[in-house]
Amino acid sequence: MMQFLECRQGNELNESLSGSVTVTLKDLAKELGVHPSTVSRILHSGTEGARGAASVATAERVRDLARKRGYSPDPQATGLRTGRTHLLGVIVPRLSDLVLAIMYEGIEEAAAELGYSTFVMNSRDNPEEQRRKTDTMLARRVDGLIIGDAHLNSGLLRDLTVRKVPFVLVNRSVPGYPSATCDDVLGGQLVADHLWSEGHRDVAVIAGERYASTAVDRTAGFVDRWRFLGGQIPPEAVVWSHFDTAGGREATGTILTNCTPRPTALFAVNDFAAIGAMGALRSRGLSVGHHIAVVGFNDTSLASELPIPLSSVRSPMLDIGRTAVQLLKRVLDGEHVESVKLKPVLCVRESSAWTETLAAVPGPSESD
Amino acid sequence: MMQFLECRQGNELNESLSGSVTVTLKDLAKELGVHPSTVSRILHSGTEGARGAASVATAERVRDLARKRGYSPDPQATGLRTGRTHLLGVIVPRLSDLVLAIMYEGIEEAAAELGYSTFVMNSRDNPEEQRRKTDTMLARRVDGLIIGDAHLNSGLLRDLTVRKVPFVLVNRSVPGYPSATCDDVLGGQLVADHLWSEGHRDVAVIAGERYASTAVDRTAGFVDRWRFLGGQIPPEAVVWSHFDTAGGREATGTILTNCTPRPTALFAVNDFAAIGAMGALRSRGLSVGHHIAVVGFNDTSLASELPIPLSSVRSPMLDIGRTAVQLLKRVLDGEHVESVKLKPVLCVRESSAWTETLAAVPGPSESD
DNA sequence: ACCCACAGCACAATCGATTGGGTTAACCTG
DNA sequence: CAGGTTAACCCAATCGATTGTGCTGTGGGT
Repeated sequence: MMQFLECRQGNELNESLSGSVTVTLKDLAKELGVHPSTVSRILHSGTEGARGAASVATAERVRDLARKRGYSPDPQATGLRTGRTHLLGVIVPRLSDLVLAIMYEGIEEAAAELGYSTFVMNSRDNPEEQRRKTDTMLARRVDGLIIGDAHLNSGLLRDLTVRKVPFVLVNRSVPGYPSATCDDVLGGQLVADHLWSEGHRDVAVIAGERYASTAVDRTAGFVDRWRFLGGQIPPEAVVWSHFDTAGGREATGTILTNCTPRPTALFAVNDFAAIGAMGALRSRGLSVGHHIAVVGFNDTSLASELPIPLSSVRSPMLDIGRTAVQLLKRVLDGEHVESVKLKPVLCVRESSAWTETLAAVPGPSESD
Repeated sequence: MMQFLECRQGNELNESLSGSVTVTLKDLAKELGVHPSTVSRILHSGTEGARGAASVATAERVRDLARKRGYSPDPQATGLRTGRTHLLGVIVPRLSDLVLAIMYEGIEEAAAELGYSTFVMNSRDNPEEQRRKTDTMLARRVDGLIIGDAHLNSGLLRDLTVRKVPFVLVNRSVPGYPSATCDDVLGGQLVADHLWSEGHRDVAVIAGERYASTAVDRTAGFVDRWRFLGGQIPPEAVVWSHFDTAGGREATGTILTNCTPRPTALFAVNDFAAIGAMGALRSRGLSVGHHIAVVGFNDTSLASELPIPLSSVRSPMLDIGRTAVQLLKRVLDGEHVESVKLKPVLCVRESSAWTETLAAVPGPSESD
């Protein structure tokens, strides 16, 4: 009877106060009449048994009370003692870039599954900010970094290596460092094969930023494959640009001015640049999918939803993010890891299909 | 001479080891022959003076060495002692939603300026996940929460209040809780005024999710204003939907089926739904901007870049994020705060301008 | 000359969890 | 039954920073 009453009291306390009062190891220990270290050991060893630390009965009592009181260990304290924070830092050019946002979703998911939490910061692809944000994350004592904005010629990665900071790259690769990326060279090849087989012979590339491996590799994959197929690409048909719509618009203008004969197909290494290109073409009276083909890259959710659906190379962005976390985990465990390149798939739509309209591939959802 | 040599040594050590060896307060204290507590007090009181804690000379020596050694306090230790982590939790439906991604950029910036770091998690608008993610953040001992996915009828907010968790809402509001949002009612009114003055009399609304204040308020603002202007909106002309392109497509189908006479204008409470609507209209042979006007909401970067540029209500997403942080800061300081509604602006483009084409308003940039 | 105030520090407890090393008593073994 | 083993715990140091309190010497006031 008394037991029952006590039990109810305990529950009510729990209901009304949980969260506002944080319960510590010591609290549990005191209530059970054991030492905090005992509680710690019990709560630590997996459920499998008290492994010499405590009797089964005690372990049971401890675990029950911990559950009832809603105990959750203080990460600050744990981190202080163990030296590991279970925090990962993620640096991206900008989260408002759909591509990185989705990779980050994958990162966050996979990290949570491993018991890690993640910080994200935007570097805007600015080297100074990259350093600053990196320092901020290290000041937070993250266990490791996932870098999504690596520049091909940056000294930052070397510095991090010297400082023995565990990190992996995601999205963009840099030779000599572990990364999880799309197989961008293959992606470029897929586009070359597609356009060649559609009968195009005069093409141009909106190549993106020179410092990004995504841009360089996709362009190289395309150009090399094109030449392998017997095609020609004059220097003026490869235009480096920004990744956004404005960049695509501008590059398209340059191409239309400099290339003769006018290309019958454009490959933009990024969907947004492709959208900008479509706008530029339209405003010059060229009908995309009729006068000129356009292919983008990443197959972001918009590609399939545009009035003229955009052909695009679909890259497994979510998996790339997840893979990056798994790589980093292994680095943290002291393993040596190799880079991973995930396979892309070409989605052909009206913007580059002369004859037939393929079923639109649906994109992800929004939620405002 | 000796001093010079020692100095050089110190610098070299600093250069080669900084980061890989973490320097603590005790290290600094030992090297200077003072007590750690003294170092702490000096490094704490703003540069203005050692306020009774140490002599100006000592303060100078301490600060110099701290800089030279690259000292940065361990947040785990500080957090443990002070009980405050300088961590903020941010919960959004999904970061791959451009709207939330940009708000989060504002949040991150403003938080960093105040010395806070932020976690983000995606709840996918799923109540169960909302609770889980909230608990995860609290287990991390965040100082406060910024909630971007609040549901109008959710009990979660009440629970958080009971548990005395400091939080503010962003993006969506719920009566009784402090929030930073766009003035969505006003946004809806702007659209009503615009379409009315363009001569439309038969309109329909793609209203979004019932649980989101953004959807409810924008719809209410539009409908109320429309009626105030003398217009009529039959029940079947307001269709609740998902926020994504598929939702917009589906809702458009419903509208075209059920509404007679066929509306000459559609207001979608979200750009993505508007894009879906445009697709649905096009596939039925209706020309947007000619046969039927479409207006979206948020003015995401795509609106201005679409082949038929989309009229949209521009909401100050970055500022909304920044405002949320400032609100939360004040809540953390124990102040009582009121909700803030930021003013939106209507951007009229071809999709709803019968006569003239306005200059396209450029959108933000991408960086892949 | 005496006392007080105050500048300038040092000491030690504390936050919550972890962990290497005891300690006790029961139990087993030869 | 002595000696050893082991199960089941307890103790105390430790991680790095913060903070209330205590101590010492010097200078000024009367």
